[in-house]
Amino acid sequence: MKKYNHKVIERKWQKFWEKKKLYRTPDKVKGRKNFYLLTEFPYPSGNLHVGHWYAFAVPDTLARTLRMQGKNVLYPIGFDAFGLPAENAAIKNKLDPRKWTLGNIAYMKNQIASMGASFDWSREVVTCDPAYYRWTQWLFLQMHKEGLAYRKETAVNWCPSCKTVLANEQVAEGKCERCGAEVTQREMLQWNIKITDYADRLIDDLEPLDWPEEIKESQRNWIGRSEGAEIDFPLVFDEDKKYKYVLLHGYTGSPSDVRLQWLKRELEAMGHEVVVPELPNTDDPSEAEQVSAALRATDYDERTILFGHSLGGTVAMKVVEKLSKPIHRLVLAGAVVSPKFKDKKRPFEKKFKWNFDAAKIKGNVKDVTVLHDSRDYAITEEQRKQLEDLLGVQANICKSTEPHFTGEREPDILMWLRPTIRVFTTRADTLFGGTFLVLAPEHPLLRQGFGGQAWSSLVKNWPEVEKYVAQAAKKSERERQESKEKTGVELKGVKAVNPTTGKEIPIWVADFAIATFGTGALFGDAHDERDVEFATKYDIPLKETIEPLIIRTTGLDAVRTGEPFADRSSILAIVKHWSEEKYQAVHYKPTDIRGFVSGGIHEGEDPATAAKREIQEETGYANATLVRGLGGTIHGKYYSDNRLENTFAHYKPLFFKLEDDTQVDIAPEEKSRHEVSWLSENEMEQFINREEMRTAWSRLHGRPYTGKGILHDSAEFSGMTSEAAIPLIAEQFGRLTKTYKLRDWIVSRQRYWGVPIPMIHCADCGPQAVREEELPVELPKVKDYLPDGSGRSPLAKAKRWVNVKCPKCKGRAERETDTLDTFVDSSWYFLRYTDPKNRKQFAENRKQKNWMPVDLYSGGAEHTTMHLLYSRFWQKALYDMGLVKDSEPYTRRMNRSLILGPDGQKMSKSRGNVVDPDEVVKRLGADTVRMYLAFIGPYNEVSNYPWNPDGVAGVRRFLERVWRIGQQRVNHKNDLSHGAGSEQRRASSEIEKALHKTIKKVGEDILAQKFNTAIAQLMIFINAAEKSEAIGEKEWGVFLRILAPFAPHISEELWHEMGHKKSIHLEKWPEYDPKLLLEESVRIAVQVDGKTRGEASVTLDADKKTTEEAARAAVASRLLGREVARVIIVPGRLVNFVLEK
RNA sequence: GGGCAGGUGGCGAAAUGGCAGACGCGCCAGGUUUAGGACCUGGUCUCGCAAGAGGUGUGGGUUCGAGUCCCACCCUGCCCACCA
Repeated sequence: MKKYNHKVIERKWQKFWEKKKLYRTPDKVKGRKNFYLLTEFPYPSGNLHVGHWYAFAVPDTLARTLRMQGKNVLYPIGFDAFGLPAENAAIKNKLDPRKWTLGNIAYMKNQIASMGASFDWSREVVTCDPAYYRWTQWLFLQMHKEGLAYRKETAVNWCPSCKTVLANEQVAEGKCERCGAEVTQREMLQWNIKITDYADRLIDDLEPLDWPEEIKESQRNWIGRSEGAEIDFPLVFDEDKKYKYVLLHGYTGSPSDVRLQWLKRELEAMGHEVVVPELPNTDDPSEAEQVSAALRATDYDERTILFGHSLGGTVAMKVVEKLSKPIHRLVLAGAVVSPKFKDKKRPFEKKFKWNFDAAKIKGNVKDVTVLHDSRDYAITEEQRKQLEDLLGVQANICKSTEPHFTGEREPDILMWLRPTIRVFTTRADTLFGGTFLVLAPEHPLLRQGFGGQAWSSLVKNWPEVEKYVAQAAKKSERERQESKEKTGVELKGVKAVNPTTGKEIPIWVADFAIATFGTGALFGDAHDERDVEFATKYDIPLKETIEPLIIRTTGLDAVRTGEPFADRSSILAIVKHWSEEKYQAVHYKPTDIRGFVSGGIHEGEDPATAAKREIQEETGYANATLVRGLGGTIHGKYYSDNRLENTFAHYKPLFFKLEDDTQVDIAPEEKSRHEVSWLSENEMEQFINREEMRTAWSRLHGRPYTGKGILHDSAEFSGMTSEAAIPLIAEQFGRLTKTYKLRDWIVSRQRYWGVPIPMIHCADCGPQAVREEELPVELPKVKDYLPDGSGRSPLAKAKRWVNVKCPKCKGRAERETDTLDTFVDSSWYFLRYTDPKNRKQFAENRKQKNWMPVDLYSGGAEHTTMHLLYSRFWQKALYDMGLVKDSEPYTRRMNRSLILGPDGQKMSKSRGNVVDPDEVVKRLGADTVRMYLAFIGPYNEVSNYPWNPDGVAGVRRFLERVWRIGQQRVNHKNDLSHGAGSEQRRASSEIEKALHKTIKKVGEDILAQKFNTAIAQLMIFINAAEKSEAIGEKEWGVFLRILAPFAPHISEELWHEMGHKKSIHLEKWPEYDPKLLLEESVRIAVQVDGKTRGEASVTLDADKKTTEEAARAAVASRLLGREVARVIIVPGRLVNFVLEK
């Protein structure tokens, strides 16, 4: 008998498949539907580990099955070849990172080939290949064109000793991984991608996707949308400043415009003077007329703040040009500097001169503020830049109510006109209780000052504040998180006004406020733990405005919807032991309430009396004295099992102490319902199982209530629920907004080994895109890969490469030396697989359509947020540009589990528990390793499986048994040809049945990606086959075909030994005969009172009566002398006899 | 602290609300082999000689019947973390 020699077999068939080009995937095959199965492409780290096998070989089983089932399956692979490890290796070993990477790729390709995976290598994609990254650059330029790529000062990790930028993974505990120096934060101009513009769509479009809910949820969490409100708190200074505001309307506008009137009212309410001049011929304006009208309207002096909206902004600038003495401030919103509008032409184009005297304007005004909305339908980004360049300021990007600042209220304008602090809150319902403001140390207002006036002149303790801000800046983010102790400093000499109460409240700077979240400022109140902690430490007054409201929605006492509520005044009494540090725990058994004594207040009774009475009624203790009340009312809605109605209870929480252990007898029904015990504080925490009890307990310990509830002391909103009040308060005192944790995507990397960002910097023209016909901008060769200490990437060393002509003015310019984050490379690779060789486009639309969107994307859980989110964003941006046809790239996404070392720990070289797949493959074969990985547990669960060396051997054993059956068959056939009879071997009906059951289960399980149970079924079949006399020719062929996707080599070998000439992998998936799955008789379980007490055998078509008879016989002794109350019959499954109680 | 996932033999696990532990590993006993990290047969949740009884993190509930559904709690893992 031939031995199962996996080495020979596997090499032989891998060559055969290669020669026959078995896995070339055509774009279309007649009669076959396309299926795009994607697995994340690997980083070419050097060699393959078990994780790669798990990622590639297991889905390969699915790919093969789908092909046999008639699908045209694209299962591609490539390499995510740019990245830090290559650069590190290059620096360490003085190698060319390109050579290092390409060498690794070549080596790993051989290793992957040893899996026998059905990858179509003709579609291989390598991200460091100029033919690929040319299109990465091209796509980046499209983003830039759309205004989605922009430069911004962004903090990076900086090692002062290595003089280089560090990636997050190069920073270990705040220190440089290489030299151990303290890492600091340094601001650098970096390219960002505006992923935040897509935040809402990235959340909302998740909804219809067929993804596991937990993956969707973690994306939502990552984006972190908070729906809340922005509230403006006006500032008042000890030295009161009053200004004269001049507001200029725009084209077709007038002084009676609602927003101007609103601005006027708001400013006048603060005591300022406001002038709104009428600019003549509003529908057909001319410069001369309008400017002189504005100049005539009032005097301009150092206390004037001039505001211009749209064309009014143009007029304002011309006005400032003509002034003889400087004014205080100029504020422009959606101002016009050139008549090149986004949407259409305007008639005033020729009636204005579009040149401005920048020097005059700058000389005549201390401070200029430019407001811009990137959604503006008229004003382009180009116009904005022109204005910025002209006035030498950076525009403030706003989200106006209407894109061109034409809403009835434009709070952004107001905020910049008068001193206010804008605060973000998700709890507008607590606004009446806002008793202080907190600014993040990095809050822009602290840097800018207000109205050109430095804070130092407004804030009395400014040096102290500056010191605190400087200290906070020094602390790394990590350090700040470590010290939970809150710190802060008050801004003296300035107060904020709570817009609801008109009360002046203090302003603090504290680093528990995060600059990048919301507006970087918050109001503190009594219903937030952090706020309370801070206020307590610094003696800031607090005011509670929310009374807890707890609604029972589950359980026996859940509120019955649609039924009315009966109001009820009650008490909650926390009772302390007379001598020990223990509290009285009451378990109310009928509804399993664990907490304290509670009960209704009788007519005319005061709460304390009622509580004492209830304590005695429920627990018998007679000598309780009131220590203190525990604050205001706690409301609860629940269903009362006593009174059989919905109850709206208003509890008065009280704290009692027992004087002694005097007890009276209590009514027996009370005793049976209440179980009383004495528990310590810690035990109590665990004992309580109702929110209202927990709330009272928290009050006892001075902990704030942070949930929602019913408002009080909140003017007309008192009595409302939080949910009802939030939108109303937000609208009245601010506006509803959303904010996100997601920040824009910083794509600049100060690295050599990446895609060069195709931009050119010109001192005169600013950043310019490289012309598309000049792509790719190839990575230049450099002598070594160390950074030059300038903070720029090693690319800066390639002087001849860096120095180029400006594409616009042809003057001297320099190339961008940063490279792109590798997440950019991997954000579109799946599109390239559809058209990998295209030299004219990143992927032709027609080719994309063959495959996109991806039918199933399998990958690691570590990419759930970043890669998945970036590539979804990328796809959406391309979709908006009309470059792809789908707004979502992946129809389904699955996260696979993780393979651990044999010791159950994550595999790592330092632990010495790394399993070398090459070694195992050499010893046991690729088929064994593939199958073992598929068998180890469910593939798509977020769990970890330790690699079990004995387990692998077990799978090998299984394949040996398959092999043996195959060999016995060959031998037997030979015997037959020599012998007398040539009778066909026929399978017994038993084995035939087992086979058809196996076809069904294996097919279904593979599609559900339950590879482990599919293999279990194959094993069950082989167990049965070994015991059976014979397995027929046909049946053996069927078995090999359903084994083929798991173990492609051995099944190919055995298939050919049967005499077949074509590959088994081109065969059809066998069909099962449903008739063969039916059993003639079934064994059913027989239960008595729900407990299995026996079993019976009945024919499949047995009627209920026959079934019951058979079952009765099986448990006859147990039914003897008992009355059967009910019989439950589940045909084909069980019979349950329920006995009379 | 928050979010999510999960908790079933010695281990990986299986189980449309219907006979808990399929399949594999390990282990035990026997057989076979010159030998083997090979193979074959049987056994293997717990208590019990047995008949039988109990058993899916803990406690409660719904149900004729719960590993599965509901509630509270405990524990573990992953991700995020002073997010207003």
